[in-house]
Amino acid sequence: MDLSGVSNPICRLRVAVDAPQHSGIGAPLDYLSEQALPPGSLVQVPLGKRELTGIVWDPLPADADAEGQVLPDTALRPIGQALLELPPLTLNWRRLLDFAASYYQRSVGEVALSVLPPQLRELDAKQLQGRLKKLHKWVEAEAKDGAPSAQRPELSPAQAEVLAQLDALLLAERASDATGSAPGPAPVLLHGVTGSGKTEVYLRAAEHALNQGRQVLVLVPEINLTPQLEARFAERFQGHRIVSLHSGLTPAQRLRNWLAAHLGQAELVLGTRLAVFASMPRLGLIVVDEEHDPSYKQQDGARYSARDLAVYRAHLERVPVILGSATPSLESWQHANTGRYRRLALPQRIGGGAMPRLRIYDMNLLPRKQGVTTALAQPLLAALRERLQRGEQSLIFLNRRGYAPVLHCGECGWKSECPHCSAYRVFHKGDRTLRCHHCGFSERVPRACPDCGNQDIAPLGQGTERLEEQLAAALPEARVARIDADSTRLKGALEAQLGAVHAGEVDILVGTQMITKGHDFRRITLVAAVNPDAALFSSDFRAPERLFALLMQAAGRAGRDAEVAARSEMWLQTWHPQHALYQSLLRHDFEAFAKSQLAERESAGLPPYSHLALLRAEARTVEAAQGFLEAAARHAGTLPDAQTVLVYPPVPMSVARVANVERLQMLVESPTRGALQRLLWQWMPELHALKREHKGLLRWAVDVDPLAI
DNA sequence: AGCACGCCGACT
DNA sequence: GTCGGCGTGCTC
Repeated sequence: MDLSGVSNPICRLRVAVDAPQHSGIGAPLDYLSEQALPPGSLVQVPLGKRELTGIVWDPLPADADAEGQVLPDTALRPIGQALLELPPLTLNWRRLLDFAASYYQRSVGEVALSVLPPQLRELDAKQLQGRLKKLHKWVEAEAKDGAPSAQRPELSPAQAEVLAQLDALLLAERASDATGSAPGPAPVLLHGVTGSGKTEVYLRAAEHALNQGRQVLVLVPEINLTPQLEARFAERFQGHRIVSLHSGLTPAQRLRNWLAAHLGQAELVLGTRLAVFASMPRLGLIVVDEEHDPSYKQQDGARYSARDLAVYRAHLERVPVILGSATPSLESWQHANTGRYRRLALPQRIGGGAMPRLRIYDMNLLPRKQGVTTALAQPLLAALRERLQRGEQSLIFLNRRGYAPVLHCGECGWKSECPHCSAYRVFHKGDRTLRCHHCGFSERVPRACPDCGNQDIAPLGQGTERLEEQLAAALPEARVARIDADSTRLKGALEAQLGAVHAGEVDILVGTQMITKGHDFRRITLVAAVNPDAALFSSDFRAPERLFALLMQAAGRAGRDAEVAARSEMWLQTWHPQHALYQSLLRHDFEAFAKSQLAERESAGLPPYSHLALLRAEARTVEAAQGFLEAAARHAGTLPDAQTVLVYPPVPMSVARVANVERLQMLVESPTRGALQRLLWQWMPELHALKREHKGLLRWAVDVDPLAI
């Protein structure tokens, strides 16, 4: 369009709006405007009877063949108010969103609007002005002078080496940048065990970027982990403004922090996966801590991987990205093997502390009584007693909340199935309920078997509640605390419980994987995993990788102080002591584990040696969901990439029915990303059409790079 | 997703 | 005669 034409001051704007993709609106919509607003501006636009906030998107390139029909000007509606006070979102931000939307098969509008602070959408120009004024006041009140940073600890030789290599990488990059065609610095995979000082490397790298007047983005997997990391960064960079960005903030805080980043006033942004989309006009470094963590993958809506998008964003911005982990994802590990990523290692714990000694206890040695009634073997209890006598703390990890996963009638065989899901309801003794962890259905625990009236119904298996009870019985003098999703439901409960542990008011801490992440317990010298075996035989091909990471992370909780490291132990109770995974863990040998896993993946044609997507369908009946998927599969067979991309038959999901909805999925496997993307693109319009034909279908969704299949 | 329009059952 | 059930279809 020609904006210089004075004869017609009306121009066309493409605006991305939050119209869900199944509405058929995939691309930004055209509107009329009397003003040529720059792309990235926020505007109110009418859509049907509604007035929505949209983002002015980039005009289509002139050479784009008119895909879809171009509407005549007369069919277009004028835009509403524009939020001119807000600087436009940058080209690179829009490119990141274009990429994310197309890669994960969603509309740009949906993704772009969903990653803005929700409050920003509600505001009109006037209200926004108010917020900006408030922000400026806040900024002035907390004036940051950019003063020299606080005292820094001396680097270990390994840290110094890693930082030197980072520097070299940046220098090489700058040299090649002169040619103008530089791809940006290679992503760095920082492999270092818990306590090896990865955070100090992040801090130094951040300092480097800050000194150049750039902004730094740090991603963590969980909200719980932001406060302590924020404290660490705040302490180091006292002269710099640091904000967090995650879904736990109040709407007002989230808007304020987002604006601070967008206006360049916040120099450090720390957040969970949604923060990967933070608007940061002077971005100079991205850090992804615990890059292997599954929480980086969004599980609904646009199913993006914040880690992968962080790598893409760094590439767009030509800035370094550091992926840190003690147990890198096999995808990242493989990228490092092929040289796409640069691997840097911190092989030792700081201060010469060793990782805790691993003791594998063979559960087959348990005296055979009437089945296994306790989760705790005698030798483990003895080890706990020893810690108790020395005044040291222990941590017991069991990835199952509640008292027992199933309630069972020995008389007629009744089990506590959920009436709405294909799963058992979990027995929660605390509030005497049977609770379904999938749909939330909860009932008071029956006194007798609901089928045969037998009074003697028994819990089967172990949950954290039961473990807590058994510990209290076996070690009456111990102060036992439990941390899981149930004990931390109330706001502030987690902080309070962690505080009690740190204050030494707890001898034994029982919990789910919640306690294995991040928290730095100085006085723990014993970590035990009492029932990790289930993951060994899971049908999920990533289960071993996750288990290894989880156990390694749990082990890292023990003996972080060098003085106690020597007597720190990690106990593993298993029925399969010879399993290769445990044997690698015994030697703290991630590399051997990764190597064997990669070999298995390669022979099975699984990621990272292939690329996957899932087509999921939900319906009231299996037939409806299956009918849709089968029709979709038939159509996929007619697409040009059908020769290279494999579409497997539909199968029920591992929990096939949730809240009376049947869930099936179909695996799509491709040797290359390109072929997979092409097929998905060509498939999508037909999937929308099929949804209309298959009336019983409730929902369908595509999951690109799914974590579990 | 919203929010219409639209075409059939029990109510003041 | 009308209030309202949720099926179907559209939004630049």
